[in-house]
Amino acid sequence: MTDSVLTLFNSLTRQPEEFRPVHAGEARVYTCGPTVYNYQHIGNMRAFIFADTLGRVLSWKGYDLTHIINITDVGHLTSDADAGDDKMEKAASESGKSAWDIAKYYTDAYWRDIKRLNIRQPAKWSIATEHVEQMIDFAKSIADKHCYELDSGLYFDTSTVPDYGRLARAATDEGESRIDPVEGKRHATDFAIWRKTPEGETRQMEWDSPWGRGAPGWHLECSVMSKMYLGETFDIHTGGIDHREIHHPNEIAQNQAHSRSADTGATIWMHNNFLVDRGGKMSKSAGGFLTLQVLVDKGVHPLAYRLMCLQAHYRSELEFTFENLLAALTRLKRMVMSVEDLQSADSQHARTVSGRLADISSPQVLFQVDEFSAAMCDDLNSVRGLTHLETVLNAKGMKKVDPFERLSAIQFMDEVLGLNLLTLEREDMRIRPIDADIEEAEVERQLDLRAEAKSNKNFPAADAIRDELAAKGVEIMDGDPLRWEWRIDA
RNA sequence: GGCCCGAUGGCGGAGUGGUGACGCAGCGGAUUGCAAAUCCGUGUACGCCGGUUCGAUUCCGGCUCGGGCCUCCA
Repeated sequence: MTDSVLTLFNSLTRQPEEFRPVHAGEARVYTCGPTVYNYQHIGNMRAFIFADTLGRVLSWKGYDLTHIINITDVGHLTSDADAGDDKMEKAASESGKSAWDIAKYYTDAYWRDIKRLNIRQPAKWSIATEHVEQMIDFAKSIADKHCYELDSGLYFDTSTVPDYGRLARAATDEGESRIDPVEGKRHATDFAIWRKTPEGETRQMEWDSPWGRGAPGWHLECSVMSKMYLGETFDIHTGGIDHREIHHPNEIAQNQAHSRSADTGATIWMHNNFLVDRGGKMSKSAGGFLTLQVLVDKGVHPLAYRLMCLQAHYRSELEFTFENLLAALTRLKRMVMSVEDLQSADSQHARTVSGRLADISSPQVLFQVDEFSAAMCDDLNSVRGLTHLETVLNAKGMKKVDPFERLSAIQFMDEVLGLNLLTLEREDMRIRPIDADIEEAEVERQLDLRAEAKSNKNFPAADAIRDELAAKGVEIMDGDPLRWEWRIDA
């Protein structure tokens, strides 16, 4: 098959660019991770599904992947430009728990969601509070030439690096700001490297530094940890599109100061677009957001959400509605059923599906795999990729092809999509609302009674049972291997 | 106020200078005691006004509407 060239959209140039690793055969990727003062919402999770897809494509293309995702457990502020409460401290004081406990609790919740979405583990989860010493060292190395001290902390002078804001394309020192600037800042775009704990206060998370007791500025951690684990210049830095405007330009400025060059730190900067609903983007700080757990409680399998994300390009906004989530669930269910059909058709051969292309000889299957590869290599176009997967799964012309070959191709493609198509079962796709008002065992018992009535041709009795179950939200499906399903009220 | 992005059928969402993917829903058929589920088949769309072009949904300009960033945010 043709080996498609991997092309990725670089936010720096706003152009698709061929991926050329800094170190031959390797791919080093840094992803801006979660802030753990609250649950991650499903919009946050979209970013990690995107980063995971990127990582999977890189591995799949044969690169030795080193993926780092950070956990921000310090340094995020609740308000004001560069002063005010830290979100961790605020969450702690509101809950009565320690800031450290809060961070652990929400980190664990995040990791649970990561697992449920079949997001692969990175090489390392780098935790901000475990790297404060290195952050101070980094700050020291750039303080003389690029920073100045104010009462509230150490600030980075953005005029000291070349081309500040190139990534954002919108760096403005002028313009009307909606907030009051920090007193004494030289430029509106200057940002805190180190935030001093205000006189007379004590924080749970604070450290000594040459600039007084306090905490690192948020931007510092990513520069420090990415360099520490991936090197001065690495391949790809990912994050949400909001980071393109502030966080990443600041990170780049720090990197340039540190490396004393115009090098931004990463060759390619990639940004996923937002998950939105009718009102606009989901926002953690604005409150009222959906978590993966809410979807699971409704009864929807988490991988349906993954598929929903894969059905849109990562650079497009994606509209969230339950209708669309359910559409993805139905699509996933049908894919799983098709795979099960293929598996039972192939069972007589008892061969282990390898996912290796060497096991595929059918030109039409190879053609679809080729097209799939081309789509994924075209800036991770999973939307088109899915159509080729589905062709192998369902197309009429595929009927004559050896099921083993089709399954091998499906596994090959699923390595990248991460939908677990070969291991999921029809039963996993059953809707399981947490608030169902009838026990599953009771449903099964009623179904047995109904089956008996049906065999006696007592259709009125059978229909009565069906109506009773329907009233409790249970839909009977005689022709489905599952026999019945919960209905969902979205 | 400054900067940026988007507008595709009922919903979501790819893509393209010239036969308008795909998924879900809908509709028709098969199946079923009847349904549902499943399988097969299938109709419908490129915001508005100009321009460039043999030809624009695709390129350019204007307009309208929607969204994002400028403060933490995936």
